[in-house]
Amino acid sequence: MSTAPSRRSEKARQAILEAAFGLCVERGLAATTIEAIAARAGVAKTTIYRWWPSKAAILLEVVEVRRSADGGYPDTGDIMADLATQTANVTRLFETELGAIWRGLIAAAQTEDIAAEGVRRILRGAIDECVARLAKARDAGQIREDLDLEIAVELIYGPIYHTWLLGTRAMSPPFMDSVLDALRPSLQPPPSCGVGPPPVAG
Amino acid sequence: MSTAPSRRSEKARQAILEAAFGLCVERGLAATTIEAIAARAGVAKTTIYRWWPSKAAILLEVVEVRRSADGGYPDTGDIMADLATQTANVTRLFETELGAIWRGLIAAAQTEDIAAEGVRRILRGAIDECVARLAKARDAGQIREDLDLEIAVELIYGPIYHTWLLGTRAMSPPFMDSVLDALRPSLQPPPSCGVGPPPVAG
Amino acid sequence: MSTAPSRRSEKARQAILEAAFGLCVERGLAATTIEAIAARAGVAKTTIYRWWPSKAAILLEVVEVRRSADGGYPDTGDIMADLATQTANVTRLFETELGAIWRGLIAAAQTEDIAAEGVRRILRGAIDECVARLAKARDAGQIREDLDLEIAVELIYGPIYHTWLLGTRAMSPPFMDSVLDALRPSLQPPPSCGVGPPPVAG
Amino acid sequence: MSTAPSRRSEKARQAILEAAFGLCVERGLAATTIEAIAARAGVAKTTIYRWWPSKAAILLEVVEVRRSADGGYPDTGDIMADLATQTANVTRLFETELGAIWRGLIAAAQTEDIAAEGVRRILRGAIDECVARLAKARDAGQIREDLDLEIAVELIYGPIYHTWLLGTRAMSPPFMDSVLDALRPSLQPPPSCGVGPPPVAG
DNA sequence: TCCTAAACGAGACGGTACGTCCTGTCTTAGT
DNA sequence: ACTAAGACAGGACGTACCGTCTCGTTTAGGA
Repeated sequence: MSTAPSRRSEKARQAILEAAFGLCVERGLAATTIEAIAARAGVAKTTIYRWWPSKAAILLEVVEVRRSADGGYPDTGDIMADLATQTANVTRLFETELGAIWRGLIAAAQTEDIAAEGVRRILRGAIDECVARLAKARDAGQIREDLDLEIAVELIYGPIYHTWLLGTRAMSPPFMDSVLDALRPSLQPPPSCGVGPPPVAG
Repeated sequence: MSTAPSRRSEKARQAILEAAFGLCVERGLAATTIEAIAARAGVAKTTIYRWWPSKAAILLEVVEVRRSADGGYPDTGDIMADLATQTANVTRLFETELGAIWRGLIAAAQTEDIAAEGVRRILRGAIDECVARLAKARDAGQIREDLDLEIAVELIYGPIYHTWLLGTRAMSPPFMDSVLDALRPSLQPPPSCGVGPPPVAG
Repeated sequence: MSTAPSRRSEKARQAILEAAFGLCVERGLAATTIEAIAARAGVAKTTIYRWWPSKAAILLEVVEVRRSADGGYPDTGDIMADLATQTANVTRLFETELGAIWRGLIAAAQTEDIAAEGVRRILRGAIDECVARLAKARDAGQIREDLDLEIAVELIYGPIYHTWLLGTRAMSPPFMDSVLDALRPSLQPPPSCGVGPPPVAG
Repeated sequence: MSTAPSRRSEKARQAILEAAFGLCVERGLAATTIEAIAARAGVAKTTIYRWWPSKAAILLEVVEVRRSADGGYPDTGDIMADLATQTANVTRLFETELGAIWRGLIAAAQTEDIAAEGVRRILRGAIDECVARLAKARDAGQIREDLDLEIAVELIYGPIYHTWLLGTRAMSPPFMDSVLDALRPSLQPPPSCGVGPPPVAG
C-alpha cells in the first residue's frame, strides 16, 4: 500500500499502522478518522495522505502485515480434519480485533475501489492456499475428482462469511462442524457401495 | 420504521422514500446524505429525523416496500429446479439498483445496529421461506432426511453472498449452476446402492 | 457586511465581533485566523462563513461599529484649529488598537476586493465629512475659493497616511502641526497685500 | 538581502529572482508562495530559505535591482516642471507590474519587520533624492525658505500614495496636476506684493 | 366552524472531519 | 560544501454534513 522511495520514514510508518490498529480496535474502522490516526501516531496528516490514499488502505496494510505472520494451510494428510481446523481458526480470528477490522474493510469494499481491490487481493491469497491444499487432497483420493476446487472453496467459506457478515446466526464451532458434515457428500468421493474400503481409511 | 400517528404526511413519506431511492441509485448509499434526501424530497430535515432514526432505516423501508411485491418461493415440485430458479432470481436482483442498495445496507449493518437489525429481519423472512420450501421437498423425499435445513440455506446462499460481497469472481448464472451441482450430493438423499433408480432420472 | 434575516443569532454575531477584535489586538489581523475567532467566540466556523465572506469583512464590521460611536467633524468656526484637532485625533487613533486593525485592513485591501471595498466605503464617509466642513469654511472665507475640496482632503490626509503606512518618520503631533503650517498658504485665501484686514480676523 | 559567501550559485539566485517576479506579476505577491517560486526556478526550497528570510525579502531584492536602472531625479532647472515630471513617472510606474509588487510589499510591511525595513530603506533613497532636488530649487529661489523639505516631500507624495493605496479616486495625470497646482502656494515663495511678477506668469 | 396541537418547511446553529495547501525544518543523495 | 529533492510536523483553509434547535405556517381532528 505504498511505493517506498527509501526517503520514507519507517518510524512514521510503524507509528501510523499501530495508531490505526489501536483506534480501530477501540472504536471500529468506521469511527476511526485519519485525523485521529495522525494525532495518535504523532504524525502530520500530510504524511498519511502522502503514502496512503485512504483509511482503508492503511488498515489493509495492517491486516497484511499481521496476516503474514500466519503459518500456511494446515496439512495433516486428512483433508476433512484440516478443513475443520482451518475453518475453526478463521471463525476464531473473526471474533478477534483483527476480525473486527476485516469486517470493516469488507464493508468499505462495498463502496470504495481501493478497499475492494485490497480485500480481493488478500482473499486471493487465502483462496489459492486452500485450493492448493484441496488439490493435494484430491490427488490423495480424498476429494471428488469432478469437483471444481474454486467452487469447493466457495462452498466451504461461503457459509462462514454469510453467517458472520449477515448475522443470521451465532457463529459457534458446532455450526462449522455442522456445515462441514453437511458438505461431506459433496466433497468426498462417493462410497463404492458396500464393497471396497471406506473413503478415508488408508 | 416509524410510528404513525395519523397526523403524519403520507405525501412527505412517499417523497422521502423516492428521493432516497433515486439518490442511492445515482450515487450509492454511502454517498447519499440526509440533507440531499431532504432537498430532493422538498422536505425539511426535521421531518426525516422525526420518523427515521438513520439513513439506513429509510432505505430499509424502501427495500421492504419493493420486496413485498415479490411472489413467494418458486414451487414446481422439483426442488433442484426451484433452487436454480430462485438463486438465478437472486443473482439477477443483486445486479439491479435494488441490489446496490441492499449491498450498501449490508455494509452499513457491519457498523450500525439499526441497519444490522433491519438486514437480519429481512433475511429472516427470506430464509424462512426457503426453509419452508426445503421442508416440503424433504417430505417429498427430494432432500436428505438428516440435513438441518437452516444449514442447507447457508450452503446454498453462502456462496452467492460470498461471491457477491467479496468480489472473488464474476457472479454469472453458470457459476450458480456449478454451485448447485456441487451441492447436489449434500442436498439429495444418497443413492440406494444398486437397487432403485438413481436420484436424478437419466 | 451581512444580510440580516432575523433568524440570525445576535449573540453569536456579538461574540464573533468581540473575539475578532480581541484576537487582532493581541496578535494582529494577519495572525488572526478564522478558526481562532470561532474558538474564542464559542461559535462554529460555519456560522462565521455563513455571514461573512472573509476575515477582513468581520473586522470591517468591527471598525464600522466602533467608528459609528464617533462624534462628527469638529466645528469651532476656525477651520485651521479644527483641522489641527481632527488630524491630531486621527493620528492618536492610529496608535490605538483600532488603528492597528485599520492598518491591517488597508494591507488586506491591497489584495482582497472585499477589504478594498470596505476600506473605500469607510473612507468615503470620512472624506465626505471633511469636505463638508471645508465647504462651510470656504463659505466663511477661510478657504481659497479656487481650491478643489476633494484635493484639499488629499493634501491634508495624504501626508498622515504616507507617514503612518510607510513608516518614513515618527508620527508625532508636532509633525502634523508642521504639515498644517506648511499647507496654510495652499488652503487659506491669499493675503490682500498689506491693505485690508488680515485673512482670518473678523 | 543576503550574505554572499562566494560559494553561492549566481544561477540559482537569478532564477529565483526571475521566478519570483514572474509569479508576482501573474498572481500577485500575496498569492505567490515560496514553494511556487522554488518550483518555477527549478531550485530547492532550502536554497531559498538559506539566502532570504522571507518572500518579501526576495521581492525587495527584485525591486531594488530593477529600480537601480532608473535615472536620478529630473533636473531641468524648473522645480515645478520637474515635480510634475517625476510624479507623473511615479504614478505611471505604480500602474505597472513593478507597481503591483511594490503595493504588495507595502502591504507586507504593515505586518512583517523585514518588509517594513526594506520598504523604508528604498523610500529613504527616493526621499533623499527628492530632498536634494528641492534643496537645489530652494537655493535657486524657487522654494520657500521656511519650508522643511522633508515635510515638502510628504506634501507631494502623501496624496499620491493616499490615492493609490486607499483607492479613494482614480489616479490620473490630471489628478497629480491638480495636486501640484494646489500645493504651489505652499511650495513657492510668496509673491512680493505688487512689485515683481506673480508666481505664475500670466 | 372554529380551535388547537401536531407536523411541517425552512434554515441557523455548534460540531467534526474532510482533503488540500503552504510553512519552515530536516534528512538524504548527488554532484 | 553546496545543492536538488523532497519528507516531515504543524496548522489553517473553506466545505460538507451531522443532528439539534428554534421559528413561523399549514393542516387535520375534535369540540
